[in-house]
Amino acid sequence: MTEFVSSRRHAIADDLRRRITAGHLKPGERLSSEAELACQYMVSTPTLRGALAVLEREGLVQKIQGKGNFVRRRFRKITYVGGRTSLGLSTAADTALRVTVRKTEIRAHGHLTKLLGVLDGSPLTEYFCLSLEGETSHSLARVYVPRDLTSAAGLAGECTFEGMVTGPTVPTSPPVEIRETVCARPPTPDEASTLRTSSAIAVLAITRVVADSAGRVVEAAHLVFPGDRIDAIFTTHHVINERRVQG
Amino acid sequence: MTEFVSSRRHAIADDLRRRITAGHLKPGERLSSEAELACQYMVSTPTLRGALAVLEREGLVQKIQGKGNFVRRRFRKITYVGGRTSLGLSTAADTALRVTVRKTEIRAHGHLTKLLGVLDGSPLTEYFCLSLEGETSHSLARVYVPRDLTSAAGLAGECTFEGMVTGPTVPTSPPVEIRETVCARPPTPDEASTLRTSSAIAVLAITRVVADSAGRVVEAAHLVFPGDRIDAIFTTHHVINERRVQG
DNA sequence: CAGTGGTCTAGACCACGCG
DNA sequence: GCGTGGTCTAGACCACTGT
Repeated sequence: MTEFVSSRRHAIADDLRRRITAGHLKPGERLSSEAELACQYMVSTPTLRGALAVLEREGLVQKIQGKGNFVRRRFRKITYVGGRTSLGLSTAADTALRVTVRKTEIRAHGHLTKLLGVLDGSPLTEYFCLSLEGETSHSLARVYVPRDLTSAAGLAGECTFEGMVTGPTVPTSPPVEIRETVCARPPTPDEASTLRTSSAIAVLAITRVVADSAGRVVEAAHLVFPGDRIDAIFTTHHVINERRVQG
Repeated sequence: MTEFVSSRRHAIADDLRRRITAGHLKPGERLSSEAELACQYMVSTPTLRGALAVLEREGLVQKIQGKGNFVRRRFRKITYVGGRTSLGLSTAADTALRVTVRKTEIRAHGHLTKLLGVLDGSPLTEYFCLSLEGETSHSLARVYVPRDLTSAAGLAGECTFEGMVTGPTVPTSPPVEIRETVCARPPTPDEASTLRTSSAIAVLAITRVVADSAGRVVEAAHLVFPGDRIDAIFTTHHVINERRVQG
């Protein structure tokens, strides 16, 4: 199954990819200017830009306007661990992780009412969490908690991001069921700029709904990660006689 | 946060997107030719193609060479249910689902040895499952089972795709732990052509490792889905006193 | 200011699908 | 053969980044 590369841009992309993965071009290094590269490969600039677009989608190259094209530094380092009420993140090296948390009081509307199972307009607390690792993006989380549960759980004043990242969000009423829906899609323009990622790179979006023993939804969260940096891990344990095989 | 659309291609993409989602352009319908559209919007053809590329990444438009651009028919219909040894798929309407299963005897190499915890070169059975729904892609699965377990589980002769889709793969030794790693990435050229999807659309890739009570890996699987059609759902149940909070 | 990428133009030729 | 999209060219102008 040898690869016949018909188009020039793929041929160029393959060549540059080889140079990057082989280490001839090191992480963080700047590539020659597009005009230079186009000259080297004897193609027009649009063609060369097509090649770079391929590598950009793969997360190998990062374009910075006015500066140049760079070999992307970190690659595939974030791990999201499913089945937890915390943010569930663990980075290889937690150095230089800047996290911003913004707490807002809002009212349920649209999708949120269905997710949380509350009435339209009922009060919610929104935690908007953005974490950046150095220059590049890391994660974006929007967590919604019904207002009554917020105070009941004593969460109001202590939403430090350390708590969001490492600890459980609702410690008093233990969650029973966590349902996480995962999809891959292009980022919205907002998400692309907030995460400082290219709109060409897909994001991994996770919608997490946490219910307590009474079946009440105690938390709904929209989590967005740059697709080229995230791995989400879900572990399911089965007991010997399992009874839940609902189709 | 009103959206100011600076580039023409995004303005055109937004306009076409509105027409599609509003129903003025119906699913399956063919758009005007690129030359015509370029004329209507008073832009050059490359610019218009840029707009179509945006919609293609979003899965709204499908380009077919020599025929035209079409509004994509189905959208977001497949659901992958995690935590099962079956393929875990459930489609809204299971009509016209064509599945191809190819069984091959191979030997462990590369990543597979680590995933399965076997020695390099040890015999494996590979099940290559491709399912298509009508014209569009559905899913691609590569399932690897150690040879000795294959015969032990009595799987060899009965790998019908119905069994793969609906039933458990290894019924005799009940699996204890299923670990699923999810990531979003652009498809490989192979995957794009096999799934008949555009290489511009990201895929949702799931690597599933199933271990039995003895900790032996009884199955490893690479699952690939077109990102614009799949939702993966993972449900985690917690008992009242949980003890696993490892960082 | 010079250099860079971001966007766009107005063509060209080729490969595919269909009649 | 004809219309379609796929690819490519050789420029142009603008916006951003640094000095």
